Amino acid sequence: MLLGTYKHSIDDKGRISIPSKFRSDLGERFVVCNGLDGCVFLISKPEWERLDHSIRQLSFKESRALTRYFYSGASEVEIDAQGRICIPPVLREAAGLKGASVVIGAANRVEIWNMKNWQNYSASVEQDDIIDLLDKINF
Amino acid sequence: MLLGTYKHSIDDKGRISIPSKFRSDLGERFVVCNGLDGCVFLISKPEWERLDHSIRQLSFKESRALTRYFYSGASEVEIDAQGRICIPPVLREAAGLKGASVVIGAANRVEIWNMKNWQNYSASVEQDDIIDLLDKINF
DNA sequence: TAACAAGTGGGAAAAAGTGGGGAAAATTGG
DNA sequence: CCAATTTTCCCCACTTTTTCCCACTTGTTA
Repeated sequence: MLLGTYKHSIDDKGRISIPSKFRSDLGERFVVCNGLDGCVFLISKPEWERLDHSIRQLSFKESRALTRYFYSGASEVEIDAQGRICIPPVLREAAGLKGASVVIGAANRVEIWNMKNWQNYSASVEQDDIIDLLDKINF
Repeated sequence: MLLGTYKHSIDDKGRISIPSKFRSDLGERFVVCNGLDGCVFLISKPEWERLDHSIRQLSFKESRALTRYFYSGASEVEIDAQGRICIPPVLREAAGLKGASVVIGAANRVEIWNMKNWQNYSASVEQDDIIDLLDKINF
């Protein structure tokens, strides 16, 4: 399971280290694509195939937007000898990735955030909403 | 059942001893994650899986915030030969864990508090609220 | 008071993360 | 189609963090 928060940095060449704890789950090669709320997703091959399969269940009408959103930004990447990947320029721009970044595990995917964006997002999530959700699942 | 309060300290490397009484309940490996009210949770594997399962029942819309909150703040840890675990830097920062700390058993989880925070929290809980709740459960 | 268990501190080796140079590949412009 | 520029990739070197030991202290038990 993908867990944890790691503060890493993206260098001028667009490279970022993948936390070593994530490497076994993600595999040697995996997919990087547009995420939600201004982040980038890293998805393992099996998980990507699952997503792909689900999208194909939709009608052409429904799937068009989703297809364009996910596939256009997606790219298969490989971890280099130093444990880093290179995020394609388009995705970097889309998520404002530059310098200080945060890499988080989110169960079935990894998310990369610009540090500032992550802080804003985290701060915007109300503790009360979290408690309500925990209530709902009967923690 | 997890019971009791223990005053332990977190050293400069972020390590803290797990009270020996908790070790059998928590197991060799367990999960440390963001808690509520400014503490850190320690949750046994079975208990974590229960939580994970519940979260997965939620819709994508609902689960997003909770997923990010719990999974991003979580980490699977292992007790070392000295009976200690290492709390990931992000969690330490989030809960202000440094130096004097309190480890408490709370039924299905263990909580680690910064000593000062725990004292403040304890002091802020109204006796009347406790009584109302006991009333409700017909103690 | 010896023996044991629990908790704490610190050194050293290993692993993880970061930065940068230079070769190879791709892109661009004439 | 070729040359110049840019980008990507591969490798090396350095720094920081983590992990694994070992040793000491404290408190409890026999």
